[in-house]
Amino acid sequence: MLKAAAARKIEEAFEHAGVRRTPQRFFVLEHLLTRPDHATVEELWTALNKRHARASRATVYNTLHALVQAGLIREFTLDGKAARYDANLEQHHHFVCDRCGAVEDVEWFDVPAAQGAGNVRTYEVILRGECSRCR
Amino acid sequence: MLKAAAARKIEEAFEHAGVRRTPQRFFVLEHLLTRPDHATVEELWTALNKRHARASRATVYNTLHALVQAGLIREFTLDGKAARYDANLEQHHHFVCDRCGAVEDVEWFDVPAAQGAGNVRTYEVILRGECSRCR
DNA sequence: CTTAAATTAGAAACAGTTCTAAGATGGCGG
DNA sequence: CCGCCATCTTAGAACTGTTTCTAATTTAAG
Repeated sequence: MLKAAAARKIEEAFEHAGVRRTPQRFFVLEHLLTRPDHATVEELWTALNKRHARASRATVYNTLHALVQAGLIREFTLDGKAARYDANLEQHHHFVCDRCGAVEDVEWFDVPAAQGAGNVRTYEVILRGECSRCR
Repeated sequence: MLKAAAARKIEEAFEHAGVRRTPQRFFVLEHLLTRPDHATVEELWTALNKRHARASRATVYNTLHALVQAGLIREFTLDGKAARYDANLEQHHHFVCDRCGAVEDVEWFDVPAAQGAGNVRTYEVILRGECSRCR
């Protein structure tokens, strides 16, 4: 996809969701859409400051909350303490690296055994091992 | 199982693991063994204080670390921030209640699709829905 | 232009966990 | 049964990392 086209998509997403478009918000959403690394606030803030020197943490939090409310991204927590954000809205599982803690998406597959167990609304498989980079 | 017999089991576990037996440690392990509620430190501390008025949080932490090291319990974190402790050492999955946050064990079942995906060492299914109590 | 809404820096709140120094105690050897 | 001493417990302060708040300033968009 051309870069300009991707940018257009992001703008449309903002417009459609009724969220005001600011450079900071654009950057955050773009980062989440182009990198599947499930960034934490800390990571996004650091990345943002490489371009936008002097961004406030509060802005990152505000932006993420706005994007979650608009349904453009999802928040989740895994093991640790810091919330992580995911722009992949498709159903999927997660792979967590034992060594570096990186989180990768794993394409969805059904787990028939999971459905049977009572009042299950959703489920997810957490896979653990060493990621390709750490090996 | 008779209560006395259960108590004997716990004492044997301490002895075998070379962990000194104290009333606080006994209580914590007993609590984890008899209730499958995956208590947090906060919960254990509250429960402990109902009997042992004036127990220190540090003791709960020390005890849990000692029990983990001895291999008598396992630590894990789910969503939130606080660590949870589990005396069920068998492999199993977890069911989390959307409403009250309770965590229940779910008997193990294999997920063949999970094994295939790369360098997976372990995996676990997290099921979500409403627990029987909340319905 | 106007104005409601967003951004900023930094302080403050918050939760979970660890640390400290003083006092208590389990379990062994005698 | 007794005393010793390494180990454990205690209370509360301190620490760590995450998130929210504040009040002043800037900015997007009609």
